[in-house]
Amino acid sequence: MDKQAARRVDEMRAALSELGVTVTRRRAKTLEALASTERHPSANEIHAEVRRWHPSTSLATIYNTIELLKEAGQILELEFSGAANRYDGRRPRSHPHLICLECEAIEDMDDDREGADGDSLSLDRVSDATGYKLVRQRTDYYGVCPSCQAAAARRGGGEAE
Amino acid sequence: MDKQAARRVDEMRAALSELGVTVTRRRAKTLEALASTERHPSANEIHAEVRRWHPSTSLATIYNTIELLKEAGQILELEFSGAANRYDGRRPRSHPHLICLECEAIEDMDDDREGADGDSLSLDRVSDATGYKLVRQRTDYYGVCPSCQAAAARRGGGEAE
DNA sequence: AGGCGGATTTAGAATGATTCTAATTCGTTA
DNA sequence: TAACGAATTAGAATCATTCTAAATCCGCCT
Repeated sequence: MDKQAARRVDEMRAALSELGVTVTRRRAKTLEALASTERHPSANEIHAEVRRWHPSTSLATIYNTIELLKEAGQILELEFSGAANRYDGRRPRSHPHLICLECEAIEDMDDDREGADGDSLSLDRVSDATGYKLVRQRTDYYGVCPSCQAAAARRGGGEAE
Repeated sequence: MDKQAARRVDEMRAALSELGVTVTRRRAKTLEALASTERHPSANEIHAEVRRWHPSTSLATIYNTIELLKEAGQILELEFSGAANRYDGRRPRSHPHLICLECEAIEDMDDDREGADGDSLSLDRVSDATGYKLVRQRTDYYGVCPSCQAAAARRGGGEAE
């Protein structure tokens, strides 16, 4: 676990303690799993990771911890209806993602790649314009990632249309 | 059905015919249900509406028609994991929505309320910046709508905190 | 009018992620 | 060590969506 991940784990721990829940060993491992990947894991993937250390851990515990993290505002949940939800524990504030429709990879998009889109300034602006009391936003771009494009080109060669 | 809805139904019909599928009476009613509401209905709600005319219609037919509309690029699907998906048949191009966390209302946001966000220009820009071949985007703002805020104020009166 | 064939539709089963439940285990404190 | 509340577990329940196999419809041809 690199230094940044460790810092994130500490933040999450603190936020959970703030809520009055104890950070058990299982929960700690869940936080680590979330903090040390860029891959936006599903509940199942987190479960698999935690099981490496605590093999008897049940999936319900993972969902339970995710729920607590949501209450603490320490995790971003990306909902999908046909597939499992995916989680971002590294950057809990709303920010845009790039989603590959072929390999299902999810990548964070740098905020600076397109103005201040995705941050709370814009949230305030929209709140003012609409009268909604907004708490978060979701911005995702769907398409085919460069690596899947390359794979397709390799397979398809140079077909016409 | 107002004139705008009728125009939308025609567009959808044309797009489906283009795909080579026949627009049966059930499907036509499904298109109408989609075109004549701002409410972003779920599959179930569309089903209920279609049933008023063809009471034996099964839910599978609704899902089937939705699938065809997706292939034709004539419908926007808003996915949720804990609740039913919601559909926008009036404006099939990606555009931002306002989602109330209390009453679950979904409102279209005017494109002009905040720059060109949500339109294909931005999609092109992001494609260029990231190397993804993007086909659509999702931008949603989550919060409490004005009417639920008012209801809460009425209930809560003037409580401190 | 009768019949054929492919598309459409149906009812119900299957799927799969998530949530719920009731019982067990764990950690802490007295 | 006993006891309490929190955490955890396994498995059942839920619910939207998809799948399946059988029935039905519809246009077309004769």
